[in-house]
Amino acid sequence: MSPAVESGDVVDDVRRAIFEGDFVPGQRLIEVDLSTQFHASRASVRSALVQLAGEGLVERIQNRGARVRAVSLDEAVEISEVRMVVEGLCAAKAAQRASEQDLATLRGIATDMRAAVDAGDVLAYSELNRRLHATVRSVADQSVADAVLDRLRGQNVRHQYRLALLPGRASVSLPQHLEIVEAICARDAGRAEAAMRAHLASVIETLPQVGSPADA
Amino acid sequence: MSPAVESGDVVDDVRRAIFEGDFVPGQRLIEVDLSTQFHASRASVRSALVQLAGEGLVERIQNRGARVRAVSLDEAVEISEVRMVVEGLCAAKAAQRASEQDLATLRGIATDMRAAVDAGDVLAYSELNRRLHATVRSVADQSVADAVLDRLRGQNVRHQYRLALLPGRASVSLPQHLEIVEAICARDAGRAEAAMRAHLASVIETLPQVGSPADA
DNA sequence: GGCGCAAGGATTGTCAACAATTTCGTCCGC
DNA sequence: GCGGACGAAATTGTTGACAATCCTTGCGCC
Repeated sequence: MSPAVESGDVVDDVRRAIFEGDFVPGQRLIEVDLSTQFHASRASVRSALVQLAGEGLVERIQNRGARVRAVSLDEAVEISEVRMVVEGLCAAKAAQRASEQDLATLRGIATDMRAAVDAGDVLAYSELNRRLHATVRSVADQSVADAVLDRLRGQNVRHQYRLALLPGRASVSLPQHLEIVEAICARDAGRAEAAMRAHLASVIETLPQVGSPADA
Repeated sequence: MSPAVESGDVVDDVRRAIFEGDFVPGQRLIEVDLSTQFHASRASVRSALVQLAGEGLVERIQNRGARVRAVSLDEAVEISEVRMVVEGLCAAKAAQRASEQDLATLRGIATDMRAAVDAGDVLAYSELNRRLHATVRSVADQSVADAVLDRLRGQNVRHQYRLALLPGRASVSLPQHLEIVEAICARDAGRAEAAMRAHLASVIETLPQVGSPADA
């Protein structure tokens, strides 16, 4: 028999289950069910649900239990608007703080992005997109902004995911990504922030096209 | 004897105690002590601590308990930088969405601010400052940005508070506040965002002068 | 047939006791 | 006098049971 699992793992398990779609928005999360599913005590599950509610991933109502929170399209737009300004801040800081090594990494991602678009490899481009944003945040070295972005990304991971699959999306965002890299390499903070904001503004404009994740 | 207190109240009680300085940064928060102090069960306290850890107000270490989190000056600066861009977003949205009624409220606050500075009433000015920022956020009607700002404000409430007491601070920030109101009343989103950012940039510059709250 | 209503099941909230871990003081050997 | 091992106290983590609440189902009544 496996020993008792400490609560920290349960949070990760449930969070991953939500991310991977094992738990769909609106689905009830019943404490005893989760405790058997993840081999944890009910107290651990309970603590995990409180924590996930704080992250905005689940919704808890007094005496009625928890369910996976569904984010509406309107809310996804608001989330992306906040992301826009905060990632803009990160881009500006990155332009100020990047080492030569960092710039080389960014240029490498830019090159690979071009290649992925040429090859029509949507999946590779999507991964590079993730890496570019992650690298900018890492270079910016803003722990608070980073934490805020993590929280926000968790909430509309579903919307994000569907966006990358839109046909022709890559050819629109590629020049925006290249401009971000170029601005940072030029160490122009203002231009880097503007480029990042322009890119995410474009993402926001595209969001309604992908529709609400409910009607898949 | 008062009946058992539900956990929701404990969160508020502890949060308020931290805000009001009853619990100082670094202070250990022992579960049984809190449960007697707030007439709650240990489970409620425990749940409250998990929640507050999610809000970034307390720090919890495995098997070592919880303590009030101390935010360094560097972190306070980072928090304010994020606040700068997010409140900038709110100011821009407010400029787009404000009703005539909203504009009247803002102009009223501006008038009162001038009067408070003339009268040298620091406390009244501080309260008006709070009201101005709250009104802008309310008019912007951005629930996500609002939640982010609430979280951030909770973490450096101590730094904020000390700032208002700096002599001569009001005369510096008054024109900035007036410019924010003017820009919103002109329905100029770009100018409103720039004004809000300039104001908070000024706050950030001033932060080091107030020093770390530890050495009071 | 529709509607109020009570009983039952399902689920969450609370509590007290127990186990595990850390911390602190003490004592022994050097 | 000092460092390390031992042990007790303090504190957190976990468990199981019980109480409170909500939802469903079936019944009687209009």
